[in-house]
Amino acid sequence: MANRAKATIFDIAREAGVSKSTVSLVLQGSGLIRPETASKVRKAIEDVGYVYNRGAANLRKAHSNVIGMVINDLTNPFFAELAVGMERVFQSAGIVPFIANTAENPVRQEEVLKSLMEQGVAGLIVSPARGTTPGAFRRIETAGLPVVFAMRRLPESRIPVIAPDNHRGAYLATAHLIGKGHRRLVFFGGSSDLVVYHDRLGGFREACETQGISDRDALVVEGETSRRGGIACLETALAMAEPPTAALCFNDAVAFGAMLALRKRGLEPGTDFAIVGFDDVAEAEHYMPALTSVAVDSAGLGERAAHVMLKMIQSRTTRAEDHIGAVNLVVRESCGPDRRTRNRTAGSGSTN
Amino acid sequence: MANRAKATIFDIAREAGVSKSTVSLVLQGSGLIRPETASKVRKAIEDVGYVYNRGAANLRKAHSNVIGMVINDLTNPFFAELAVGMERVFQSAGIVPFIANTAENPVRQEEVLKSLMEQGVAGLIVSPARGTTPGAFRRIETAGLPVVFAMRRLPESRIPVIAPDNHRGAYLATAHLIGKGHRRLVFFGGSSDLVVYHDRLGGFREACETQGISDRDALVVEGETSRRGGIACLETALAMAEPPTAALCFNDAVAFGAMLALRKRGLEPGTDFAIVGFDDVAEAEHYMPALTSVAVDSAGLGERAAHVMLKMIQSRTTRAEDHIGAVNLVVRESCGPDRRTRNRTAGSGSTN
DNA sequence: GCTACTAAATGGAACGTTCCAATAAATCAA
DNA sequence: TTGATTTATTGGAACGTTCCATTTAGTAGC
Repeated sequence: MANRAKATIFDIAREAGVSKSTVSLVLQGSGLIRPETASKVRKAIEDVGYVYNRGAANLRKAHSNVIGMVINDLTNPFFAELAVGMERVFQSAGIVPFIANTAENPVRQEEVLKSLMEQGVAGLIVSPARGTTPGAFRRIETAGLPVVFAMRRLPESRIPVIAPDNHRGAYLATAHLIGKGHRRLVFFGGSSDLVVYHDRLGGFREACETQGISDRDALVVEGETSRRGGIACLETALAMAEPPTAALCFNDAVAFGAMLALRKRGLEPGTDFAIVGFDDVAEAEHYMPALTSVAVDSAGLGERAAHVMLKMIQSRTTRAEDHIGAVNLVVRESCGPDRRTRNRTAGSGSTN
Repeated sequence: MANRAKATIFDIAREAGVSKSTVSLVLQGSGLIRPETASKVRKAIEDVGYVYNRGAANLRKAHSNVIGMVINDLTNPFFAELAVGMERVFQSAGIVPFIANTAENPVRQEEVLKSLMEQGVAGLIVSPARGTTPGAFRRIETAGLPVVFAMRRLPESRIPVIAPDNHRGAYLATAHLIGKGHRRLVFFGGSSDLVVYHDRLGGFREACETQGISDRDALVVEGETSRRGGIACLETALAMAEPPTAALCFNDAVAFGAMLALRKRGLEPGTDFAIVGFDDVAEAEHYMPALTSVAVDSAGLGERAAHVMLKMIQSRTTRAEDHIGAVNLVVRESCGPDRRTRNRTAGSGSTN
């Protein structure tokens, strides 16, 4: 019946009339203990209101069964999904992952990583904050702790990465727009401090290049990766002397913003201006019009990252293969009908 | 230069030519150490690649500086906001909170709580999973660990609660609908295993009662608290012999679903059927039509919960006052114009 | 030169567990 | 019976820190 001071295995031992070692073995589920003894001990555990002290145990065991997940933005459902995917895997492996949010702040990230290490985690899955400095993980690497990057990678790092095929996704989406007859395209949102940005922009550019869109017709408008950023991007684009007719957006939030801004100007997304998003968050399907977007299966990537981590821990290595997840373009309504059948002169040689 | 085996304060001591006790004092920022000695030690700490072992320290200190946040559904931005609000406060208090997700699963919750306790957290902020059994927190209570419930409470529990004024929010929203001229109303979504459901439904009923809507005209359709649930609720309601003309939804997700279903039937949310949501998630503002909703400031409630927890830890008590957060109705477009001026006979005595 | 005091640094015990080597009890082979 | 083997249990040392009681060195007062 729960004393003031917390109970230890010694209290259990006294209660059950055995030694502390026996209690320890029971706690670890060892088969060496006689079943009757074990159940006697288990009863005592209940009676004294014992809670296991993992910190003390780790002092000897060196193997800690807790894994840290460091997420750059938990309020973005895209990353929340990632976390949930990982959790699913860890749960069935009997591990409780602790999630920490960095709010896209490298300083905060530093604190969080430090704290997680001090806590003695067995491994770390990280979606690094924007602007993470190259050296941020050096200390962790030299400590020999397994780390996996999810969704994002760092420019020069040797840490394994689990991420979607951003290049290919952007390529597919852009090709789709070009196939619809668009001849002047724009890439909306993001900024170059993010590796993902370069990947997606690269796919956009390659598609333009291989499908005969000149560099001058492959525009780029940087901006915040949020609804607000999308609104701003669209304003900028439409203010151009020769505005584009279609946009590939850095992510769905930007796409929603762009569609909102279109509506505000009396333009209909899809028919007047084509929009493709990236990530395919749950909301995309339910929007009006439903958003065409590149699906990346973030929960699936989370599961994959968790599996890789488990494997690394098990084989006590700090290296693993990168894994680039498949993407696919989910075509909905936000790119409207085929432009070529609708307006034969559109997009080429307009003098306006 | 980081050895294979992890460095301890003894290694630092040897490196710096002092005793382990001196190192310990430096780590704790004690003023007893001569500044030159301290900096010598700090250099050694860098050199050996030391990482503090909080588990070992807690063995003596008993004061752990980590706080657990247990969230029922991280993919719901409403709860993610709550977590982020708490984090903001803890961060400035030099505490790193660990977030764990229960995915609305009481069994998972049990595991998560156990693990957090074993880790030796200083306190717990919990948004309990649906269907949490009354005894789920008994063990934690008897351990004397401070716990705060956020957003949700348990039927008979003595644990302090930080939650929005659900009753009042529902009352305000319902009164708004009645003020618009609606005479046959419905409450959409949720189910009675949730205390919040009773609170919100209670507000709905009280408003109907005090504003002259008979019980027979205050309908209830239970359902999932998701978009899908909202769609189902609307179908059910419109299939009634005498369908309602306005709905208060359990949360915004249900409201979005209901609006979707209206559109699918060729009805316009706002003009043909009024919808009010609850929670006022970010999306509500951007929907078409923009959703009228009860704003509850979940980030603010998170901050409040964190403050209460900090206070409890500081004063080493396990009791605190409940805190009911103010709510306010954000009127947007989903309830349309005033019905009375538009259609004088609506809602009363229609024989259809 | 002595005591009294302050400031700085230190050694040892303790925290709650695990793991190894050792013991005790039970069974078996001869 | 004796010794060997197996099964069940146990004591002690170790893990990396903190904290208390001491020690050591330095300064001041007389």
